[in-house]
Parts: sequence; structure tokens; C-alpha cells
Amino acid sequence: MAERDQSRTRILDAAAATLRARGLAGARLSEIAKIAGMLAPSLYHHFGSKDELVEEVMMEGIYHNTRHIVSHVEVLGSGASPIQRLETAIRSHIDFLLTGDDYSSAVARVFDDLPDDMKKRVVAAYSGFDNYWRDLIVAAQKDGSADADLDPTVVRKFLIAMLNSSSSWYRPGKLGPAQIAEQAARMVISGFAAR
Amino acid sequence: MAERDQSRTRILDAAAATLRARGLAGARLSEIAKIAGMLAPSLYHHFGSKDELVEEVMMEGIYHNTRHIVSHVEVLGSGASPIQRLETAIRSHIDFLLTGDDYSSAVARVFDDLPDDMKKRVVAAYSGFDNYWRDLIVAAQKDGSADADLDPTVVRKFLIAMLNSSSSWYRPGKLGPAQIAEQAARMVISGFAAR
DNA sequence: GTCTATAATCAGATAGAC
DNA sequence: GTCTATCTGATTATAGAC
Repeated sequence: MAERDQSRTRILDAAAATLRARGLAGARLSEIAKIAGMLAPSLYHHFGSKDELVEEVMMEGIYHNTRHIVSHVEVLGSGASPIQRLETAIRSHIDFLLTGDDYSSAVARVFDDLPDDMKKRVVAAYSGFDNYWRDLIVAAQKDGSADADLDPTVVRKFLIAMLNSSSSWYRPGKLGPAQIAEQAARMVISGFAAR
Repeated sequence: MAERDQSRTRILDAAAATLRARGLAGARLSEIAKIAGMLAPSLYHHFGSKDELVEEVMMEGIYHNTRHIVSHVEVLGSGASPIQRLETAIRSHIDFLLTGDDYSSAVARVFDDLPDDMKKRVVAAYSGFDNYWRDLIVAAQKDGSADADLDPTVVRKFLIAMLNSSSSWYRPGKLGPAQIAEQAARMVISGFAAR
């Protein structure tokens, strides 16, 4: 990797960590620069503006997250049931968020606050991710293994909001990422009521 | 109500609407003042600072929301099962958010971005709300009607995050607040998988 | 109790040396 | 490619007239 790319990567990493921790307005260029080992004006050699930097973090986050989930689900092979595939996606998403991917956590944290024009582009980039979840949900319904009276879009919105929230309240303790993921999968698929 | 209280209330309403729509950093005192029918410096006659105003909106939001949910649940009377009570709380919470309470939506939107010291106080005020949900959850588990292997705290966090998210993605359309609430209750209690 | 005018602060962004 | 110095613009907050 070229030196230039190393600096870019360090800046992006620093921006993702800062956005995750402080939100959009709270993330100062001076802090991002400090973590990346430079001063704020130096960032402008690599990025045109704060917005440009933020947007690249969003795009990376979405890309990383999608790839991570898809690769875990697809490893199951064609023998897996739709519900098994959905369960794997849920576990994989939580694990990704809680095991420290700053990029996807940054997306979860700042998405609502993005300026409208950037949000449009980020939503467009998100569509692959959304569609993937939607397909998992619809497949389980077509298969007869899931409740067909639930609206797939509503299920997806609720599900992703619930999973994403974990990055804001999770603290290492009694329950680790795997246990949280287990709880999420159980709650979503089987529901809270006893069978 | 005294004139002074009227102005205060107008300002609080305007702040809640603006916080809900624009987030913490995006909510400008000039916009809040304009909605309240005055100019920004006039706000300082009623509130000491932006933070003070924001904190009062948070406290009102939590108070409104808790009262709304509790009153709907308690109306069920002592004959209702724990699951019925939980279902009522879910429906009531969604309905409250989507039928336009700016205060509780503002809490959902800006909570993560609050400055640390204010957040501590807001969390403390939230404890009554959290405990009420927790009691609903634990009661259903003790009763044997809910999955006792789920951690009550994790269930509560996931549940509230999921319900709160609706205020950011809901738009009046095919499904109204009551239908969204119905979907949420069904998804949480029965789960996504077919029985 | 609200206004006009203005101060104080702060963060993003630019210019230009090295 | 990073620095120091500076500018710009926006926003909270204050002073004091009315």
C-alpha cells in the first residue's frame, strides 16, 4: 500500500472511531487529526471537507457490514433453511457491531443526523444491505416457516433498529457479544412469549 | 395559566418539535424562537441556556411517555395477563410516538448526543420508565407465559430501541400507527417464525 | 417581556511557508 | 505532506433600550 493510502486509512479509521464515540456534530476535525497523528489542516490534503470524510466513512461502513453478513450467510450453503440463514445474519450483524467495527457503529450512530443530500446517497448505498435483509425475510415467509402476516419492510426496520441499538448500550460484562447475539436471534425468531 | 407559563409552554413545544426534526446540534435557538413567535435572545428571559431548555424537554418527554403508557396499561385492571399488559404497553408506546408527541420523539432522537452530565440526570429520570417495562417483562416470565431464558434487561433494551425507531422511519401511508403497533406487538410477542 | 446590537466562542476551511 | 497563522461563518449568549 502506498504511503498516501496509509494516511488516508489512518484518517478514516480515526474518523470512524470519533463519529462512533461522539456523533456527527461532536466529532471535531481536530480530534480526528490528533488520533491520526497530525493537525487538522493536514486532513485537507486527503479530503476536501468534513462532509466528504464523513461520507466515505458511511460508505465504508455499509460496505464492510454487508460483506461481513453476506459472507457468513453464504457459507451456510444451499442446504440451510431461510430461518437458519436469517439467524446467522442476526448473529453476524451483532457480532460485527460489538466486536468493534467502528465504521458500522458510526453509521448506526450518525445516520439520522446526516445532511439531507448526503443521506440520500447513503440511503442509496444502503439499498443492497436492505435488500439482502428483505430477501432473507421474504424467503422465510414464502417457505412457510415465518409469519406471513408481518410486513417485510416493517420487520426489517424494526429488526435493524433493534440490532443497531446494541452498539450504543452494550458494555463488556456478564453477557458477551455472542450471548447478546443469541438473545437477539431467539427474541426475533421465537418471540418473547413461551411456546 | 399565567402568561409567563404560556410563553414557557410555547417555547418548550417549539423546542421539542425542533429537536425531534433536527437533532441536538441541528436545533437552533433562532428556529425555536421563531416557532414560538419571538427572537432568539428573548428565550433567555425564560431559560438560562440552550442546555437548560433541552433538559426540560427531555424531562417532559419522559414524564409524558411514562404516564401515557402506565395509564393505558393500568386501565386493563387486575384481570389482565402479563402478556396482555405488555402488549398494551407496546401498542401504547408506538401510538404515542407516531401520533405526534414531539417530546417523546425528541428524547428518542437526541438522547445519545446529550452532554454527559445532562445524560446522567436524564437517565436517572428514565429509571421509572425503564423499571415499569422491566416489571412487565419479568411478570410475564414469572408467570410462565414468556421465555425465561431471555435476559430481561436485554429484552427491554432491544424492545425500546425497536419501538423508538419507528418515529424516525414512519411516514403516514399504507400502514397507520395502529397497524405498525400491531406489527410490533405481534413480532415481539409471537416472534417472526411461524407457529 | 421582547427587541436591537453586539460580544464571545468555536469549528471548519484556506493560504502559504517549509 | 504537514505545519503555523489566519479567515469565515455560524451560533450561543449578553447588554441595554423600549
